[in-house]
Amino acid sequence: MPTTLTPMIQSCILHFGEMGSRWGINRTVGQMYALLVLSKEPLCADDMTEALGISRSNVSMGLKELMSWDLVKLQHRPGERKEFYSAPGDVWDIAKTLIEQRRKREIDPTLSTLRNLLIETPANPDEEYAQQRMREMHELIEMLTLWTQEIQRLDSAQLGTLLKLGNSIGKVLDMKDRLLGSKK
Amino acid sequence: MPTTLTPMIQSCILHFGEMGSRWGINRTVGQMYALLVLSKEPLCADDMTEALGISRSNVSMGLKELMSWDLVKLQHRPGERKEFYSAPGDVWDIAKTLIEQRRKREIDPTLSTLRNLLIETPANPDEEYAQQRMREMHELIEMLTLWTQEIQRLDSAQLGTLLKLGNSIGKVLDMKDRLLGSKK
DNA sequence: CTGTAATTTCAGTAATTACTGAAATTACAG
DNA sequence: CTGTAATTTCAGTAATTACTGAAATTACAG
Repeated sequence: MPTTLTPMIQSCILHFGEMGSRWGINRTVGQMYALLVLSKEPLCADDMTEALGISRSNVSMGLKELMSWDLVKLQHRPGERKEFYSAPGDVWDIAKTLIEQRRKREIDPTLSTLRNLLIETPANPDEEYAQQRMREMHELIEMLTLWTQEIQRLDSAQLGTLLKLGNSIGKVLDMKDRLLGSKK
Repeated sequence: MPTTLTPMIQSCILHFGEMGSRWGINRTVGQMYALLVLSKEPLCADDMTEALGISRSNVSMGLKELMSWDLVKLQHRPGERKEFYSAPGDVWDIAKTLIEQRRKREIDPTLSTLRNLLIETPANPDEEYAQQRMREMHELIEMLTLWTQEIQRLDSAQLGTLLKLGNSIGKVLDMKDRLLGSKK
């Protein structure tokens, strides 16, 4: 945990800060997380304050947010009040958590909203058409979600095997197509 | 294109506006797109101004943004200056465009940033560790991207077949595992 | 239980982003 | 080519979000 970050680490942190701000996450939270991911040792709030040049209270709020996303682990050291934070050691675990949390916060409410609107009886042709669109969206989202859930089941070792396999995923899909040939 | 939207359509538009604002998209752009998706007929800018109760200039900027994402089609009517806009008729096309665009805007720059940082020679153990993390991230992101690209190749009919198939995707993955048995 | 080192909260402010209305530009019917 | 109906641009302002520093709270070493 260097007082001043090296340019290399700095650039990476800045990039993820920038990226974070394009998502719902604000810049400093993105930076904080990048910092944690890139650090071998757990960091305390003051380390982050110093490394990123932001206020202590901002770090506290950011940490709270990261905790609510379940993206950081909290560690205590015996005989010290201070709390230390770290990111999971496996990037695939991080990604799985991110996917999972976004599903909970964005996909699930959307599906539920759509379902509620689909129950209603259309009052006119416009509503009928709109409902049809909603039905298609609902179906698609549900399917894609299901898909990612399957992938999330894999552990990083299995994922690694698939990676080595390269893009023959296409072949597997083809194979599946052949299995379902009759349908086509 | 009703002057006043029905409650059902209204709720859906509001929901997607809200969701949009959690992503990079601002609320009104999200609403505009929901409105377009739910309308059978193409709409002109004034229709949207009226339906959403926002200023004409705001609609113009939103439309510009949606065009830059390649999410809307522009239509002219013979003998009229006015321009009409519509969303693709197939929700899977919409999703594919979204995925594609996000990849271009977020994933590709991230991969390139990571690659650049990975070229550098680590100056100390901290950098060495950080680079290792970056390498893992790069690998993971690249793989997931590849995966989604494979899926994007499918047309909506093929996707439909998979949908009917339910979650036996797991089975296919298992099957693949067996095919690669030796690796394990 | 007490003192203190740490964290959290929160009101105030800074920074950013969204939106509007007026002016400028564009596109085309005639 | 001209007039006008449309779109776009843009400076100004409103609304939102991010951040800070001081005060309050919490947790624990002693």
